[in-house]
Amino acid sequence: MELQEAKDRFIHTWGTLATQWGINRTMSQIHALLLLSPKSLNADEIMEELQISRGNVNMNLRDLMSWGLIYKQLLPGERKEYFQAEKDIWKAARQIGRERRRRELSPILETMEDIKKGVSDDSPESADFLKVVNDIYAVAGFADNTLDLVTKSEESWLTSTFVKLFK
Amino acid sequence: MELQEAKDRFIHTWGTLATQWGINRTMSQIHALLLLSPKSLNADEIMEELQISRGNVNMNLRDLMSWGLIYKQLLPGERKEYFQAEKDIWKAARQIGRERRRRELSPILETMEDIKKGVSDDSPESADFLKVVNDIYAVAGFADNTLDLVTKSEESWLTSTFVKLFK
DNA sequence: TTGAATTTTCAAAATATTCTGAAAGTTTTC
DNA sequence: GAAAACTTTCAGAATATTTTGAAAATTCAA
Repeated sequence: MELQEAKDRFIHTWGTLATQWGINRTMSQIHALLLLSPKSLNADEIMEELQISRGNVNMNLRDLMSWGLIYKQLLPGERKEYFQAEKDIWKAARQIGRERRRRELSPILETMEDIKKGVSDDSPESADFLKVVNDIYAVAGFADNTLDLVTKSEESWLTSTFVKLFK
Repeated sequence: MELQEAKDRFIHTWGTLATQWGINRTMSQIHALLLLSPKSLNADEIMEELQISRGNVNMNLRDLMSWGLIYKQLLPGERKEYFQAEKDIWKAARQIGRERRRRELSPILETMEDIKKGVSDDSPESADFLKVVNDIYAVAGFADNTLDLVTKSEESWLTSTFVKLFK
């Protein structure tokens, strides 16, 4: 297999995997492309490479920046904006963890707290309901703490201490 | 706030949150409904409660079963099938962890292994590419191991030992 | 068996998401 | 300050996903 062929396969597969877990295919493919690119790329190059429109590229680049997975780079003597992926995969993974925590876990915690406030715990039915809400709160809180911990750790610590500790 | 109102809010919110992280709204709502229901429900009751079609109910019930989050119950003297949610939220969460591991992490690990096999590591360009692939493999493997560990632990251990250990 | 009760399937409709491309907006250069 | 270079926006088009509901399949009691 040619290297280019393998890269294309990587980009394509990465996009397909992403859709499986609720992430936009194009966003993943742009991310994969930038991950594999030794130099940073501008919008035109990404359009050309992935055969997609300018609007699509622009939108997904901003999305990727909001996830903290790519950076904008202004090259001296160049008018165009260039983009570069965070190449440290462990760092990128921690970033994804932080964002998912913020986007997925925080809303659950907030909602459960809100709902708890609105229910008076005097009937047995209320108690049953509150038990479910409290349990979900506890599980989400556990996940939140764990993810917080992991995203604050260094790769070296994660791969050595953590894994060994639990072997 | 009436208890019923709070329950409805819970069901509705749970559905909305779910769409935010790539899960079908109706599936989440059925799950929430069953979580809150003291008795198991049949398809007609779910249709009525959530105002959705029979086909939709059937499809999502099967989906929920494939996630191991609900069980089919055959009541003596009843022709209809009844459904019950796993009420132990910690158990349900571990089940979700197991499934996500299988559905999201395993495919990454397999794909990365596959891609590695197809590239000969003799050029510097290949080496760069393989580094990315290997790093992703390592991160996914770490996530896979961690999730495996957590999903095999009991609630009591998770909430006491685990959290304290890392405080 | 038969047929009534129930579940499953699936093509078409409804809805939601993503993508395009041209127009509008912004920045930089001269 | 005009115009060229570039980026952003967004309405409509394309695509993908979800939902419906009626028909087909299955189950079960008699």
